Amino acid sequence: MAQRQLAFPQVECADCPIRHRAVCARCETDELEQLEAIKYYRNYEAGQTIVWAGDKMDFVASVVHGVAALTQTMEDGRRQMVGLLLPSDFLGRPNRDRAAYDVTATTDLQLCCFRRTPFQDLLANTPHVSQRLLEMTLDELDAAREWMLLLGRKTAREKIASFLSIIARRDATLQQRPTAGEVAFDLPLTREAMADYLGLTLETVSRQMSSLKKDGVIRLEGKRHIVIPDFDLLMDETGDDADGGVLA
Amino acid sequence: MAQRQLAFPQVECADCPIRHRAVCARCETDELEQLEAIKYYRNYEAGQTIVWAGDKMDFVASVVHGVAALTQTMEDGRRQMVGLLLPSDFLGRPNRDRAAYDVTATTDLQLCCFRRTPFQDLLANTPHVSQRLLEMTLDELDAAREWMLLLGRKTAREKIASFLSIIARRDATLQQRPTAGEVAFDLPLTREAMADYLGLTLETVSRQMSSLKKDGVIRLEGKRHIVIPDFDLLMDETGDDADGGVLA
DNA sequence: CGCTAGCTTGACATTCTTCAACCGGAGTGG
DNA sequence: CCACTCCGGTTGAAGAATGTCAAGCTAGCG
Repeated sequence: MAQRQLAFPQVECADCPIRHRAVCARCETDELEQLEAIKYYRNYEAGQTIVWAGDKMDFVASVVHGVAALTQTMEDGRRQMVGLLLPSDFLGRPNRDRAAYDVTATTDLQLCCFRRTPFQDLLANTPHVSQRLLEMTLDELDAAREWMLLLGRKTAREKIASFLSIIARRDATLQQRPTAGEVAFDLPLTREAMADYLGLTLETVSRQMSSLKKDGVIRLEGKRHIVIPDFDLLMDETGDDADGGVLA
Repeated sequence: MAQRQLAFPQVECADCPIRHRAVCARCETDELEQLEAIKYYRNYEAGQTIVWAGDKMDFVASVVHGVAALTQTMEDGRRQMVGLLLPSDFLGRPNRDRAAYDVTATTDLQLCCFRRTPFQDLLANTPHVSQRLLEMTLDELDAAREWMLLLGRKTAREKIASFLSIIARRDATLQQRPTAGEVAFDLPLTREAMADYLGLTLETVSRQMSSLKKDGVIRLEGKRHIVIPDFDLLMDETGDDADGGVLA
């Protein structure tokens, strides 16, 4: 396969699109300089594996552009996605040098990597980084618990609707647009990856997508571009209560 | 109902059974004194609700004795447990004063509570508390991801076996006994609560328990006391690979 | 022009849920 | 002391949701 050239630029922290949402969000100028000193960019193509579970990982990273997935695989091949990292999300665990999950790029991806050891030193010394990391980890835990409700109790149709609403929302905040009325976005996942996210088979995903299309809840323009004519209509299908199931 | 008297004693930190596993694990004597100053004990009976989702929560806490469950409920009554807190686990989220989930005591329970505001100050000032909290939160996230694999991809039988092995293991480490050969413990959950944990109905839980009993994987002495004649046999039923699916 | 990867659709099999009956022990009131 | 009831648990029969297996479609690419 010819190495396609990825177009993500390498920027100064000051011009970084995730400057105010990632681990570095709270950093003062001097802390930022320390981070800048140990950072480097890596790009991946859609479909590439970043690390396998059990592999040594000598860096941690922020997702700058694109989407990465954490996946667990059972011996017999059953797979469950357990993390979906969008821009500003953090990859890797401090004080653990081996990956616990397979990590793959589900779209073209740019990571802002920090060498592990200096990053850990930074964590120990600059409170703004570790405070922000704690906050982000707590947010991820909340998201994981929402996801557990989806996996354990929602129907296939509710799972799909919930997934679409999650992507729509995160995409909208990133683009600084509202999630109301008509909303449109590209799916960052194949049907198979969606199935791994939702604990379904890809056939069930496909059928439920067709069903939502038939009922006018979504429109499909190509296989990956989704148009939601009325976001409230989609929300009605998620099984969540009106406020989106977000912390009361 | 006559108020039964709970027998959990209130001890000094130095004599605390979870001294070296809870948020306070890394604290030096002076930090411990600060914690001691803002702590107080609360006891709950099995079945009691500690807070409802959305309620104001003016404390955070460590579980000292017993078991607490975090549960999410959908409008139509479907319920999914999203957290199971055993001794040394942490309850509550710093910088959020409302509970995100229903919290109930599934057994008689003792909490070591810290008043929210002083605890948050402590977090900001004593690195040993916030470092430990980050570590515990990362562990919980790992546990949640293991749980997601269970919810999304395991069969009912595998779910039950996995649950039993989790409880057996945590019980064993608490009692400082090995998990090998014959292992015995009490279930801290009703069949219904197990169903909420596993994303099943209570009938399916009951049937699979009977099936594991019939096949000699477990023995039941009463409804709640479980004897596992051969722990490896149980592990074979969990669907995890030999090393227990723990981080490779 | 034909191949392949990603996706859709159909027919059938399986797992789990639903609804219902029943069991047994603990607590309660007559 | 006994009957009653309630709660947690078990078991059965029937049905629904989802998975499995298989065929076929379409867009993009060599």
